Amino acid sequence: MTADFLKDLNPVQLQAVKCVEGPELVLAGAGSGKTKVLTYRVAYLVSIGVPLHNILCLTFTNKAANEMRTRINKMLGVEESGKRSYGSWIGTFHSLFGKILRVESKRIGYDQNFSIYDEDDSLRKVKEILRERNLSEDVYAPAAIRARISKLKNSVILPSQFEQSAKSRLDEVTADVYTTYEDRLKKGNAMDFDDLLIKPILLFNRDREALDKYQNRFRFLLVDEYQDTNRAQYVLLKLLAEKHRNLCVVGDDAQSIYSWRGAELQNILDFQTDYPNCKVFRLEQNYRSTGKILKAANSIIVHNKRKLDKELWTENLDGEKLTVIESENDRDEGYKIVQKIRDESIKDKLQLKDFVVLYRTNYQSRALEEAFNRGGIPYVIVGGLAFYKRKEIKDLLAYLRLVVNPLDDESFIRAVNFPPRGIGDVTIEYLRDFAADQGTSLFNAANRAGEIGQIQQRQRGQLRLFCGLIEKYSRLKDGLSLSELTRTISDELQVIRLLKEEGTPEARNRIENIQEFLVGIAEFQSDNPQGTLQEFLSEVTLVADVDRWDTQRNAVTLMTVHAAKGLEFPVVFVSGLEEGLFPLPAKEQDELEEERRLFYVAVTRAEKKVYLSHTRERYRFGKLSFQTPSRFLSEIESNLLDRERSSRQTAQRALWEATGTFSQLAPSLDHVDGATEEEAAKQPEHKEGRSIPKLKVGSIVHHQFFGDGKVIDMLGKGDNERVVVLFGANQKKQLMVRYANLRLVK
DNA sequence: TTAATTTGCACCTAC
DNA sequence: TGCAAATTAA
Repeated sequence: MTADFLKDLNPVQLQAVKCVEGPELVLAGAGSGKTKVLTYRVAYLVSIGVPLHNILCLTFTNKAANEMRTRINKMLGVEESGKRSYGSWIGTFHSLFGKILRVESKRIGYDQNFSIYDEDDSLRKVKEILRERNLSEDVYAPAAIRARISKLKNSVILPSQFEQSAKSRLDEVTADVYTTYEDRLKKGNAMDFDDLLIKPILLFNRDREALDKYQNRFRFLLVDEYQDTNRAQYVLLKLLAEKHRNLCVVGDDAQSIYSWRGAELQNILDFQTDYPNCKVFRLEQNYRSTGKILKAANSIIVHNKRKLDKELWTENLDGEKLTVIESENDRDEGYKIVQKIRDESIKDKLQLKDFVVLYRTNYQSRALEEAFNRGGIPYVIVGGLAFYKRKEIKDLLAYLRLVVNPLDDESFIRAVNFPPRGIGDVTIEYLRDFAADQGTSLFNAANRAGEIGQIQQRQRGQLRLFCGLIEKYSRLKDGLSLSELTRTISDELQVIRLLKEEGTPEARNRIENIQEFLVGIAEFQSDNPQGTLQEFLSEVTLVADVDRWDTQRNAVTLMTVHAAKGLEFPVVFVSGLEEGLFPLPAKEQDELEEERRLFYVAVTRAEKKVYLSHTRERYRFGKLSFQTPSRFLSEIESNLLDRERSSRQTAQRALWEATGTFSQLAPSLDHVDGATEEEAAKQPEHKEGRSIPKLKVGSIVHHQFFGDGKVIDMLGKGDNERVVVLFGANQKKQLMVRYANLRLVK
């Protein structure tokens, strides 16, 4: 193939792409074509004869990975036959090393079907251990201990090492809990997120042969967002790159915003000393933002001390000044943002998806959401409570996890009393004692409940039924497809019927979530015909909410600044720019500098226009508190700012208040919290929205997985519209029209 | 054992 | 304010 695609690179980008051998550091400012360099570099490597499977490309989110995979496939002219066929070499650290661990599990004493614990699961384990030791949760906050353990693991400090360096009583307790925690996870054939990074290190250190294999396989390493790597990721890269030394990292120290989960800014600051003969390229030309936005961003970041030298410039037009909006309170802030979006979308012919509203903390989304509902502007919230963390979904997942890995005690505890079977804390405690005594799992203990004297007859019966159920599903799992199995479980547990009986809005919401979950499984299956249950479970645990974000939908996006990293929008609103909120209270200089980088990230998302919003008063902890403008606002050169003062209540706003109260009574607005993308946009789709077929009872439709079927019933309306479709002889499915991607056949 | 009620705390982000 | 844990009643 020819490499004439290289002509759309600027000189520095071109050099960075064509530098093939040896370590390479690409310092890429915001909007300077970082992703472009990475994708073009992969394409270039392939064009000079490097086989794709010799390239490993690591990103921080699945979204970034998918985007790059698509772009690269396109450049290489690779057909996208089944999303994954050419994609095994690109992904997040966690997912790729998770896959390697599945293959190599035996070498580190794990079974191939290990469970992956999320933070909630780990936290439960930590609590369990503290309780066993009679340690007060008031003195030893479980969440703090869990965070410390996670930090230790991210820093590649093993329990034995930490034990020796323990200085305080808290250290001793942490060391003790850490040791037991590791032991429990191993016994339960489970790993937490951090294990997915630290276990490969242990494997490679211990097993030369394994390291050799992967060093040879991944002869070219590319890493995105290098400034956000932690110690474990750093060590992992060092090990893999040792032999061929072809490590190319791309990042921007000014955008390092994850120190709280162990990211070490030092990694990127030290790259040149770690790899002395490395080539360094600086991408300083910005293609995204207007001149004024860029000047403002630069004037913010100069206030930081700890950084590499770099100043972004652009050939783009100067553009408009940044507008500072002052509001009376958080409600007023929402109102003003909604008004601005209305005006601008008409005036500048912008679509709703061109706007994003950013905030520092998730709770701020509530007030904004209310404003969007009242204003009738479709919106999408990204983040918040991730889909797969919702109770009803985790409960169902617990069954699947237990079927795959019967040693998984956390999943046992979840599943055994869902729906309620009269198995409570007391019975669990008896099972725990027995299991500990026999050195076995809770599931095994439950199977032998007859041998445990303290357990009541009634509970024994229930446990027997439960174990029978799990065993039945284990037998069924090879005969049924993934979605059939899940549907069988959810049908037999009668979860939907039980929720229907509850009849509350929350219950209805849960039913919808469960239905969406079932559709999600069907989609996974059609994307991955060979995909196993265990692969589905890993994927589910490792997706972020941004990954599920549908960028095609024509709605305003609401998200945290963290979630917005790597994204761009024509118009950006940064809300809540007040002391104590953005920046959040910082104890140390480093923390304040990270808040400033976060603000820098927020501003540099914008292409054309930035609004910076702050309020005089805001509800915090349920009561009104006085707010002062963020120091960051005064750090921006004042000739770049326009200020819009808070004005007294206008007639227009009074009308808004009145209609707002009124429309709150309307049934379509009766949901309050926990809203995310699937329930958020209450308005009909605008012109650009995904085309949704007009269905009626009797229509023949095609589903990519289930095939052709006949619509026999329709429920709900708007975004909640669902259809019951009869596929084949008697396979009835209820699908959400918005997600099922049905094609109207007749 | 569970459901109902009160209390207590958080508003720090996410693979 | 809004949720989760703790406490009490049934």
